Amino acid sequence: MARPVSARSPHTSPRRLSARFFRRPADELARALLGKTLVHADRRGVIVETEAYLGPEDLASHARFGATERNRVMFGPGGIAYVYLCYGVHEMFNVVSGSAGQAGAVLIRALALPGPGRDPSLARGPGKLTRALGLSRAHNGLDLARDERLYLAPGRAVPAAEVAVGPRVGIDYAGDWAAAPLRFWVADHPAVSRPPRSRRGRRGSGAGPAR
DNA sequence: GCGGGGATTAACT
DNA sequence: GTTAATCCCCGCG
Repeated sequence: MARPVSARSPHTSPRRLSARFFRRPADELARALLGKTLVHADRRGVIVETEAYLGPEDLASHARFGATERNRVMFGPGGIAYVYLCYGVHEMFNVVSGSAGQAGAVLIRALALPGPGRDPSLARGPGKLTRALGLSRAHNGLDLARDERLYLAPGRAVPAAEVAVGPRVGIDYAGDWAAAPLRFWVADHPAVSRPPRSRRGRRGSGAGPAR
């Protein structure tokens, strides 16, 4: 049965992001996902750091190989989960961007977990947040606009002044693409990933964590 | 088939 | 700063 409809317009507060939200290029989607809530069953966290991975032209993107068994969901419509294993150890969670035929995805790199006194390090880093939310390759290919357990919910809007931009992490092999400004994060947020021992490093004029 | 290496992390020296 | 852990993708022959 239908749940009770709120007294106000049911359209002012959608429970989840719908398919059309994801139909934009990866760099735009990476920016737009900041502040949104990633939900898996009873666990959730607010996205505070993302990276955009573009199509075959992006030498850091899995799409650079063309469509393969592993990355094929990147070539499909936006809003699909792309989850893969990295270094044989860590599951990496991505949101596919764009329309079918336009390869791209957004890597979720850090979440702010709810609850006062929650250790911010638990979801700081792409490998750690999948563990915190219980995500794995079993979720690869799920439709985030329709799945009952895994989806994205609207959160607070992040003002443009609070969004920092910089190069992506861990892709030094990618030539000129290594310097592309495709990493986005909430400036000064404690859950944003950074090297374990460089927390004393100077943050050049709020440009963000040194890396 | 084989071999190199990776969108990372934690635990070393 | 350096390195192990640990799996499997991808290119090549």
